[in-house]
Parts: sequence; C-alpha cells; structure tokens
Amino acid sequence: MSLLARLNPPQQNAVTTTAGPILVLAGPGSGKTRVLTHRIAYLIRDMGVEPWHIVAVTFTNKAADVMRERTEALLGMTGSLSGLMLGTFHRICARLLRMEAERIGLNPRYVIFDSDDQLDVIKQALRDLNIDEKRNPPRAVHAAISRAKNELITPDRYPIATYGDEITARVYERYQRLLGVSSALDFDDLLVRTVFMLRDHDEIRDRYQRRFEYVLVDEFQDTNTAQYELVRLMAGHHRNVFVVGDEDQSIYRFRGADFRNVERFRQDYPDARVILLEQNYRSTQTILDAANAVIARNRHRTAKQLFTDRGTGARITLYQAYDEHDEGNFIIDEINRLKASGQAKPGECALMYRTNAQSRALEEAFVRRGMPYRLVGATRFYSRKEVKDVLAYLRLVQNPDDDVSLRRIINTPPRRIGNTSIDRLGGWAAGLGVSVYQALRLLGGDAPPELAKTAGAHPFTKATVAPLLAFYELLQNWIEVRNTLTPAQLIDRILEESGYREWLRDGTEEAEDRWQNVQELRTVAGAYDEMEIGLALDAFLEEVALVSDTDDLQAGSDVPTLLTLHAAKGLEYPVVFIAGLEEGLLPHSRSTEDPDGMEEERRLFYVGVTRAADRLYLLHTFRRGNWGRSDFAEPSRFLADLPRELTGGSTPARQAHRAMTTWGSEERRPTARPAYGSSLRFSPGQQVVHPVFGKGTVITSKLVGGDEEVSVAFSGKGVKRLLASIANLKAV
DNA sequence: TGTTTCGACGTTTTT
DNA sequence: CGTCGAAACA
Repeated sequence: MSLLARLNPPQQNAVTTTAGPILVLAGPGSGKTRVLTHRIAYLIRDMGVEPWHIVAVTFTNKAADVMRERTEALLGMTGSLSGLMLGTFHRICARLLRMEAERIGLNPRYVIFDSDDQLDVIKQALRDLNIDEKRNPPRAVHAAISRAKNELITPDRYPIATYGDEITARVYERYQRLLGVSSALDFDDLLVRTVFMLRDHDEIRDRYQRRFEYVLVDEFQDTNTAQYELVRLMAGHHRNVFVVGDEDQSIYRFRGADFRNVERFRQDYPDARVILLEQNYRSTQTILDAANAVIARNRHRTAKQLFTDRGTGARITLYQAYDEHDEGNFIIDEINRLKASGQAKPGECALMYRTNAQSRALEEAFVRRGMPYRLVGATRFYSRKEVKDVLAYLRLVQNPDDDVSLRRIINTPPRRIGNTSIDRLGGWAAGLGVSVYQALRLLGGDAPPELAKTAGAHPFTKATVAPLLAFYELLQNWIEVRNTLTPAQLIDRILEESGYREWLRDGTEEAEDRWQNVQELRTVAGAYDEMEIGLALDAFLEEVALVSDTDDLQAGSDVPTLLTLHAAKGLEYPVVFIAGLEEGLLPHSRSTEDPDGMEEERRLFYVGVTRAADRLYLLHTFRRGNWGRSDFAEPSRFLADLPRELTGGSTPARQAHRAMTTWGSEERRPTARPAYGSSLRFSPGQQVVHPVFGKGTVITSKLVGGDEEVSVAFSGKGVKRLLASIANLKAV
C-alpha cells in the first residue's frame, strides 16, 4: 500500500519532501494532522529513518496521543514508534531536563510548579521584599515575569524603564531564587532551561543535534520566542525542520506566542520550501464563506482562499436568547431536534464559549433538562483542594525541598503547627539560605555538618519544637520507603500515617465527595504500578503537572461537548454552537482597546467557526448575568461581518441591533428563530398587557413543565418572568 | 492555635 | 457569585 494514495498533491509534497526546512501553511480542515502522521510514517517506512532520530512537537498531549496512534496504524503495528520523541514542548523539555539534570546542575528530582504554586511563590517573594500586594497584584507581576521568560530574558537583563519594571525585576530575581531553593521549575522554566542548556553546553547540544535528524512542529503559529529558539537549536545540525501552521489560528498571544514566527522562519531559513494547503475537507461552503468573511477583516495576514467541494450546506443560524439560561435551553432544544430528525447525534455537537465562567449557566441548563454532557476544562480535577493536598504530600516525598508543598501540608491536618511557627521556620530557613526541609533537618540534628556549623540556635520554644519534629519524623519515614513502594501504595501510607484520611472523612456528605476524589487520584496513580519503582513517582507527578484541559477529552459516549474556544483548537464537530457573541465577551473587553488584541479575538472567532463541519449556530443574549448583576448585552461586532445570505436572509447584527434599541417598543421582531413547533400563546415581539405592570413586549416564551413561561419587558417596570396560566396576560 | 465571619475584590484565554 | 484575606472570636 502506498502511503500517498489518500493525499492530494500539495499534501503529498509535504510528506515526501524530507530534506531541508519546510513551512506548511495549512488552513483549517486542510488535513495537517494527516500530513504529519503520513510524514512520520514515510520517514520511518520509506526512508528507513529510526524513530529515535525524529522529534515531533504537538500542541496538546491529546494531539500527541492521536498522532502516535494514527502513525502506528499507518505503519501497521503498535510499538513501531518506540524511541520517537513526541509530545508538547513542555513535556519534551521536562524529559530532556530530567535526563541531563546532573550535567547542568539541576536536581533530577525537581518538581514542576503549577499556576497556583507559582502564584504562591510570587506572593512569598513579595512578602520577602516588603512589596505591597495591593499595589502590585501577584497575578500581574507573575504575568510580567512569564512574559520575560518567554522572551528568554533573565532577571539580571530585565529592562527597566519604569518603577513598575524595577519591582518586577526584583520580584523576578527573588522568585527564581525561591524556585531554586525548592528545586522547582515553573512551566516557563521548562522551556527556558532547556534552551539555555542547549545553548551553553556544547556536548549536550551536539548530542541532541545529531540525534534529531528530523524535527516536526505542529501549530507553529503559536510558538513563543523560547519555543522558536528551541526548534532552531534542536534542528541546528541536520536542518530538516518541518513546521506546520496557520497565522489565522494564532490564539495564544497572551502566552507569548507570536504568529510572526512564521515570517521569521522564512527569513531564518531562506531556502525553506513553502507548501500551501488550501483545500478544506471539513466544512460546507457556507461555513467557509462565513469564516473567510470574518478573517478577511484582519490586516496582519497573508490572504488565503479556502475552498471545499462539500457543497453549500445548511445556513447559519443566529439566535438572540433572552439571557444565558435561555441560551442554554435553545441549544438543548436544538440538539434534541437534530437528534429527533436524525440530522445529528448529540455526541456530534459542541458548544463553545469565550470564558470558562460562561459554562456555569450552560451546564445548569443541561442539568435541569436532564441532558448529559461532557465538560472540558474549567473546575479541573487537579485543582481540587483535597487532590492538591495529596499531591503536595507526594511531591514533598519526591523532593522534600519543595517549600510550597511543605507549607501547604505541614499543618494539614492540624498538627499544632500554627502560622507563627511556620513563619518563624520559614524565616529561619530563608536566613540560612536553605529550604524549610533543610531547616527541619537541622532542628532534628540530621543536618550536614557544614550547615550545622554556620547555623546559630534555633528560634523555637520547646512547645513548638515537638510538633515540628513529629512532622519531620513522619516525612522522613516516607522518604525512606519511597523507593520500595508504588505511587499508589505510597498514597495509601501517607493517607493513613498523616491522619489525612481520618481528618478528611468527617462524616459529612461533602467529605465523602472529597474522599472520592482522593480515591480517584489513587486510581490514576495505579497506572504506574508496573513501572520501575524508582521512576514511577517522578513520572506520575510529571504527568499530573502537565495534563492539559483537552487531554481528558475521551470520545465514546454520545453526549455534547462543552469547551472554550481555546480548547476547541484542532478539533472538529459536525454541529457547533458558539455562545455569547456579545461585545465585551467576544471580543472580550480586555482586548478591545488594543488592535492586536482585537485581531486575536477575531481569530478566536474564526477558529470557532471553522470547527464546524455541517451546521453552525451563533448565539447572543439580550441581557447577560455577570457575577450577580444582569446587564444588557450588545451583539458582537463580528456578527456584522457575516454576509446576510449565509444566515437566512437577515443581516444579523443590524437586526440584533434594532432589537436592542427598540426593545419594548412595537417594532421588535425576533431574530432568526427556528420553528419550535410550539403551541405557545405568546411569541417574542408580541405586545401584551398585564393588570399590574401595564403594557409590555414579550421577549421569550417557552414551555416549562407543561406551563408557558413568558418573559415580558414592561416599560418602566423592567423585565418580568410570568407563568401564562397564573398571570393575567392579554395580547394587545 | 483554630475557627468563623465579613468585606473587598475580581475574571480571558493555558502549559 | 465565589474566592481570598484580614479581623474578630473561642
């Protein structure tokens, strides 16, 4: 069988041109995953390249899994890719650093700090430096530091133009020091340290540059400076670097990604072959036309013309819901209707939104209507308190210098170690320039002689020393057995001996929920039972630190998927609903002042639109509840860019706008609302009169539990929800 | 030292 | 609305 049979000419080109730098500009749905998998298979099967000599970078771990699976299928056997380095930038870096740790003076037991841990460290640094948290929000300071890291700027080189920069530079310095004491790396460090490792260590660089004969990078438009540099270094010897990207789908600017890296690639590799993939195999022409119309308004892009031979397809549906609950209900009705008419299964539907906060109301609708769904991201399992606690114990056993984990659990469950003791202990350790664990060792008389010599007397009373030493003993016992137990066994032991289980299960229902989560974590850890015991804990913790939201997206059950537009990148669904197309939400208010930010919002919308294969629904609300309050919502400016013939003849934004401005007056007409097949007495736009509230306009009307619930906007009285059977509503 | 309550505050998107 | 931190209490 030829690998090339199912590829079009440009795709074949991208697969078989193996030598030298190659840039593939791939529009949405143009088969780039197919090109990547076929290329790897081609290299191995037809070119005889050892998998060991190939490195492939994907955007999510999920994408990596898919790629491995499909490539193995092409090669016709599992395990045929052993040695292939395949994963996200972060995971690949974590692995390289683990392997080379000793050579670059890094503790091989290093832990990876997640965002919460990172914020804790920032706060600690601010406290250490006596900097006011109110005036310098930890999140903002962290963002500035992260930006610097993505640009490969070290603390000593941090450019200072303002007083704020001065502060950032000092916190940055302190932050790195604290991470160092804890033998911890944050997400950015994984990239930065790897770049510096390859840059500064000739032997290591040579070794990897020779090894990596072929370098492949997916989603290249979302690389940042550090990642770009990493690619350059990895491919430095053989120069067989193959990158795939689409400037129009660059949506991670906030993370330092810069789609101009695509342009930079062309400059840095003037001999690069450029291959365009413009044929779309996913969407109907209607959807592509909408997508083209939306993205064409961006100025910083190279124009592409996407085409498909899939035919026109269904029109795009626009719906103005009354509020976010109505939005959810409409979507559910529509999913049910598609299912009943055999047009789409629930599992083929996806519901996308800009912010995670939006999922709450939508979920509520699903729960109320008894419709199952799958939620990607949001309140993630690994951010639960109890899960983080257990992980903190494990991390501490793996790397006792991890101060963040130690502080987290030193008094959880309560062990008579209060804040004053912890602060004093921390201060003492900081004064000695060591981790809290090292300070505890000193207290227990176990410290290395050179440390014991320089340290003076400890600052504790007898009453506080005892609980500290008790905790130290506990920890010490686990450290001694860590290489004889599987991660799951270690969890069991910790849960018992720390008293955490007993403390957590206090008999309440909520506590049992939490205990379930702990048990689930234990189950996840169970996957490492078979691994060599010395490596298992490490691997487990790394896995947990680098899981991404889309990774737990297991297909299978036939239920709709709820996810953010960011999480939707790279995925496709026959039916796509995009909710919350409103000013301030999409585009988001945080981006509207900045032209580059606005272009990115538009790309985000573009990504959402192009996920749809057959049907696209665009929704916005009349009023939206934002934390507590409910405000009037203005339709997104992006809606105005959709050609009217794609949306059932009406110009959506103008119509929506008219609806907005004349709401409550007699001119109000509903936006394109598909037939509900209802026997409702009232319909949107209708004028009614109520004995108490007076004259009003119907906004929505729907069946709720057999009764008709009508939302009416009364002039001067606001919007009321009424039950038709109870309220004495009359049509005018 | 631990627990509770109140007020201020904020939210984009993610590895 | 929810989390988080500080103050107020037991």
